[in-house]
Amino acid sequence: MRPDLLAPPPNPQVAEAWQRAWAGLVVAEDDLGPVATVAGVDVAYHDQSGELVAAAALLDARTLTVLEEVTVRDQAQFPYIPGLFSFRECSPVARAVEALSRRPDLIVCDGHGRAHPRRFGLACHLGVALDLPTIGCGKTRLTGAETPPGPDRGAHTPLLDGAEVLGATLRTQSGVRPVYVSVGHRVSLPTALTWVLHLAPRYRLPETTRAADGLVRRTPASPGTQPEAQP
DNA sequence: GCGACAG
DNA sequence: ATCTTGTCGC
Repeated sequence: MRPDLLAPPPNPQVAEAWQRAWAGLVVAEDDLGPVATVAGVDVAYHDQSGELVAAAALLDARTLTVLEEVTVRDQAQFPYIPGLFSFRECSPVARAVEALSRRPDLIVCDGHGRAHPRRFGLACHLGVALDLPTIGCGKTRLTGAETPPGPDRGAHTPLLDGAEVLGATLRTQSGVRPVYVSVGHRVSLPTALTWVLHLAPRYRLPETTRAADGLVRRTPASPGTQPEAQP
C-alpha cells in the first residue's frame, strides 16, 4: 500500500494538483491474473458529525457468494466536493480492504475511475493506493457526454470528452437506467464492462456494490458490535 | 455570468 | 450520502 496517497490534502487546490500528478500512475490496460474473488466497497454516513462506516465485501467471482465482510469506523477528513470525492472515502475504504483476510483479485468501486475531470476518480485512487485492479461503477454521471445505450441488457455506449473515451454507460438490466463504468486501475474498459455485466445478473447494480451497501447500512456508526467475517 | 456537479 | 410515505407498475 502507499500511505502517501491517502493523506488528507490541505485544501481543494492542492487536492486537484495531486490528482493531476497521480493520474499518470494509472494503468488502463489489463494487468490482472485469474479472478477468483471480487470485492465491493462502500461508505455510509450515519450522522452529521462526519462519523462514517466503510466496508469491504469479498465475493466469490463465479458464484457471487459473499465470502467475507469487514467494516471500519472513522471520522471524515475531507468534505464532499464533486471531483474530490476520493479524498473523503479512499482512506477508510482502503483500510477496510486491507482488513480482509486475503487481498481481492479485483475491486468494484461505488464511483468513477477515469470518467473524472482530471482522470483520477475514486476507483483510480484506490487502485493505485492498494496496487490492485479496480473498476469504477457509478450510478450517475460526473463528467463526459453520454449517449443512451440500447434497451437490452448488455447494451453500452461510450462516455466521451470530445474524442477521448472516458468510460461507458452500460445497461445491466433491460428497461432500467444504465450505470457508468470506467477504468480504475490495471483493467481495460472492455474487461471492466464484462465484469460489471457478470456481477449484475439480476439487479441494476453489481452484487459487489449491493453487498457492500447493505453491509454499511446495517452497521451502527457509534458503539455496537464489531461485525466478524461471515463463513 | 450561467449551468453542472461521483457519494 | 441522508432526510422520508405512499404509490405506480411488473
